[in-house]
Amino acid sequence: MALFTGRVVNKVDRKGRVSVPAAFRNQLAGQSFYGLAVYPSVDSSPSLTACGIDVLEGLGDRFRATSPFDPSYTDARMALFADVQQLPIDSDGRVLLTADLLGHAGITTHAAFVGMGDLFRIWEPETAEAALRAVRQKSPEERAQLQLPPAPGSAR
Amino acid sequence: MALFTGRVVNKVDRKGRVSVPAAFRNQLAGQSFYGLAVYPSVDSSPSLTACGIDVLEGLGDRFRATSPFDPSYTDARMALFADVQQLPIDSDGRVLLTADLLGHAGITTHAAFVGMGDLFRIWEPETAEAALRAVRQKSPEERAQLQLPPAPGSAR
DNA sequence: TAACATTCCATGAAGTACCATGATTTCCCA
DNA sequence: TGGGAAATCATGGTACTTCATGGAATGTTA
Repeated sequence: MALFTGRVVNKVDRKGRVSVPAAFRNQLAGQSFYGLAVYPSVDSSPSLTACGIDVLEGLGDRFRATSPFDPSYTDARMALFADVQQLPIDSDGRVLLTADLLGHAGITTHAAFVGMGDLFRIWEPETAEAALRAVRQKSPEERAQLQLPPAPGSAR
Repeated sequence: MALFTGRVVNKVDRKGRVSVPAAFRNQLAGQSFYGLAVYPSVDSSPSLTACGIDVLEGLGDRFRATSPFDPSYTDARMALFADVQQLPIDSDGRVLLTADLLGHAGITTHAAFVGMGDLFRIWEPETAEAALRAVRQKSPEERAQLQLPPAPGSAR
């Protein structure tokens, strides 16, 4: 199962192509679709969130259990999947980020890939650093809840 | 489950390679990824904290149960995974410490591996000794509160 | 056929695997 | 229990592969 960690900044060429970091590609190998599922995200600042297709497939399974005619789920279906793009990884390990994805995240010449476990994000590098600084500068009390747990089995 | 104990100082060659102590390697054998999960740490003084991939996988599983669209977990995801590097152990039992990891910990020619149970730390040797001295020199009252054993040589 | 998109190839840099050596340590057997 | 053989460990160097990146060539669409 994919586990994305670390941070890598790669160049975006003038066609919008970026190398997906090799470590990330390895995590995606062997899935039903060799590529990224990407959607625009906004928290403190805009970025792109990406994951392997397996994560989306897992979400799809939840809906499969419901009736396709049940109107109470149609909104959720749209909200979840309408903005997700599937970008294939080419033979050189690159993806082509569309103009609106680049625009949303404010990416121009460089893109920062930031691991987040089963997901990762793609940022404009400066924006990524700012967001990371903000997280790191949380109070010790807040951070304590985010720290690595001391040992498996001692879950709180 | 891994249990890292003891202290070992090994040499760092000019490419940044260090032998992981054999005793530590044995603790890591048989995991899904044969290598270290390393991240920069700061307490009294900077060092690197390392553990087996199983610790990260445990964390990843917790997040997998949550929705990738849920914004309430994005900070935690970043804080936990963005600074972690996965360093494979080569066929000779070495890892390659990146320049920024070495820089963060102030490691130049030698690295001290210090067992901490399910984790261990990698220090610049002098810094490690200083940190250990500081811990040992805590007063008996403080030590009792931390549930530490009595300081060596303090028996009467 | 022009504009665009996609695939293919080339290259320097960086990372990884491989091999060799001396020093310990462990093991085994007399 | 002592000593020698074998295995393991830490460490250095070299060769090879992969990675990131640019550009060229091919294919597609209007």
